[in-house]
Amino acid sequence: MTQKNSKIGGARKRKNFGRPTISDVAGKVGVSAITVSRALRDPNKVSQKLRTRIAEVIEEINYIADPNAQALASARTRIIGVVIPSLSNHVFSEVLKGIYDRVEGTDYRILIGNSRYSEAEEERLVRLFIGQRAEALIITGIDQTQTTRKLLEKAHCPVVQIMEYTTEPVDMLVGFDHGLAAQQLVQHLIDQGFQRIASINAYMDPRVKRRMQAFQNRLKENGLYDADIQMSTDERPSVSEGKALAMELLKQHPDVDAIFCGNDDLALGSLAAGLELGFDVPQQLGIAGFHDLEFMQAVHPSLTSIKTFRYEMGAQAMDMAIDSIEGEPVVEKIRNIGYELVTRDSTLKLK
Amino acid sequence: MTQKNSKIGGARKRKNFGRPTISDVAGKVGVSAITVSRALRDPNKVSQKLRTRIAEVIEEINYIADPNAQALASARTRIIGVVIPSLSNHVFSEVLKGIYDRVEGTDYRILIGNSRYSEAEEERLVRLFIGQRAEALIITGIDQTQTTRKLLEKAHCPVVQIMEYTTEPVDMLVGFDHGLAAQQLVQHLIDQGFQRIASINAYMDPRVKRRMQAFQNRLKENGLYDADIQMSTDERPSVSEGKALAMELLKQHPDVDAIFCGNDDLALGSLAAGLELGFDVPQQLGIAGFHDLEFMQAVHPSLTSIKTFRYEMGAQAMDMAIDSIEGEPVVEKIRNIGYELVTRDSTLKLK
DNA sequence: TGACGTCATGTTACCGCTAACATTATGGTC
DNA sequence: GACCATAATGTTAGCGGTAACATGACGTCA
Repeated sequence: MTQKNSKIGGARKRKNFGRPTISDVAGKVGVSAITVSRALRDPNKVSQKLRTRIAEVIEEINYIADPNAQALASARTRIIGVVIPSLSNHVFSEVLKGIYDRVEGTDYRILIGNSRYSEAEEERLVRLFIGQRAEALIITGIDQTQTTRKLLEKAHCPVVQIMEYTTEPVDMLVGFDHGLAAQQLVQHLIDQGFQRIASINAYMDPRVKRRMQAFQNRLKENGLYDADIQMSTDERPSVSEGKALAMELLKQHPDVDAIFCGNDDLALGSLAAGLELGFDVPQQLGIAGFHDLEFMQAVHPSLTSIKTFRYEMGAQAMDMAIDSIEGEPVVEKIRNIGYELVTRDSTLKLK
Repeated sequence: MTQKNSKIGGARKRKNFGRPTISDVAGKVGVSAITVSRALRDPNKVSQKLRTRIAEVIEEINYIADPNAQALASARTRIIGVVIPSLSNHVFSEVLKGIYDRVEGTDYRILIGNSRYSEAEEERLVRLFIGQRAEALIITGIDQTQTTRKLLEKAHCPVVQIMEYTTEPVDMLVGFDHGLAAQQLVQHLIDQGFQRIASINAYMDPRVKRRMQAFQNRLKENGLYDADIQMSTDERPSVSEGKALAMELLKQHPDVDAIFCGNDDLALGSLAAGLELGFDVPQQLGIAGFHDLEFMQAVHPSLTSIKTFRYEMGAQAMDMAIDSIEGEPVVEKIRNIGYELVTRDSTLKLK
């Protein structure tokens, strides 16, 4: 019996709130601590008989390993750090859901960091997670600062960037090309005969910026670009914000015949504004959003959007991270997960 | 110089990836490790001169303390466990936002557990977090299993239940009375002259159940209850689900003149259904939701709801947890944070 | 039958940090 | 100037695990 704990030695008491330790299990079974440790982590190195007995005792005294001690001794923290720019944006809730679903059943722990769209905060979080010895990092986007990127490169752990596409990620990536998606949507609007195509945006994160850049380029190529009908604010995008912007836009420019919204919330707001002002959607006013949140198909009229695979990106990122940590080969380290144009009533003017 | 690390001793190599440890700092400054430790945790126990020097060296060699080692040595994990039933429901995203906002600037770490509305999973998560030596637990609702409740009571750490109200929480609580809120909403509908009041629900968590119970009781008291027009499914609530249910309801019972929806998503779907079927909202059909998500005010017509304080509940729960951990007195351990009836176009039939 | 590989288990040291006790300056008091 | 409180720093011994090496029992095969 190793008996480091209990009140033997009495001299210095240290807080061990009576929680059973691995030595308690070992003592009760009559083996050494390491055998219990092996039975838990590497069962086939321990005889069947002992394994059973150890399992019984663990159950009996309700032993649970201390992750901190494990981390310290094995240099494996089993922490995976996740950096996202927003907790309230539905898009990221779904990413998180994918992440958490895939972590279930493993003994990894997720630490979330909310950068609130701040590069400085993002950098701080990356430092923090690296300091906490995270075994992998999942981070949103590809627009980290130079310093952050260096930190990530030197982190000696798998890094998965998500939500965007590039051929040169820090390490691994699962995302899609926002510019391409936006282009395809604009083309659809043009094909449907819309001519005065406006845009509405609130605070533009790097992904929205890429979409808008592509949107404007495509309009210019078609001689349809008019800077006067591109509206935006620095507020966070929301339905109310979308409604307010659309109201203003439509009052000042009643000839606008379509609005490309930076995201779906803005699109829903624009729809409300259009209806309130008596526009016929889509005959007089086309409306499109981005991401295809669940409500887009259900509202009346239903709203056109680009469907993106948020859940999948989270889930795949987690798979890649875990595989990579565990030395499994990661088949595609750079994944373009694509998107899908979903045309609905709000832009289907022809027929 | 204590020098336990480095390749002195050479015999057994153990992984220390060259990360600076507290001894490295101590060695460089010429003091013992404990002094550095004090300088970091209890600065006024160390002379000004040393403090400065230590800070310099830490900066210079980029030392970051290992939280695992700290946790092990001090028996303080600085982990706060949070159990919520859903990651995709906007209501809980906002709770999380409150939680994360308040944890910023402290060195606590959040571990999230998603119970997916399963009591068994909830129990598992509570066990897990207790096993991980969480210093406080925040848990949604008051309907834990007997076992879970016992676990929480014996957890020897602050426990904050959120989202609901009771005078007998496990420990602390911040929430509101769902029944009362529902009653007030029904009364409003009655006051507005609605007579055939239906309800629509998808999967009902304990909080929705309480609301519906109160809703039905109030209808009965007024002789307005009709079981035939109470619809529900076991699907997750969503806008589409709300629309589908409302479509069915309104087709089968065209005389329904108001719908109380289990939440706002269902309300938005009901609105879409009503509009699609040509109902005048609110003159022919009143619609109300619950929680007052941001879009409720912006859609057309705007939707009546009960405003709840999700962010605040998260933030206050975190404050209570941290204060409690740190031995600060928690002023109100049981907080009724209230709610607010927000009447809008969708139910304002009179004038 | 003895050298040797293999399987099952044990011993020892140490992961990086901090609690508790110990010791050594520092300074004020009468 | 001896005495003592207090501040500043150090020594020691773990926290609860696991890596690395060590050992013993057993079967195998020349």
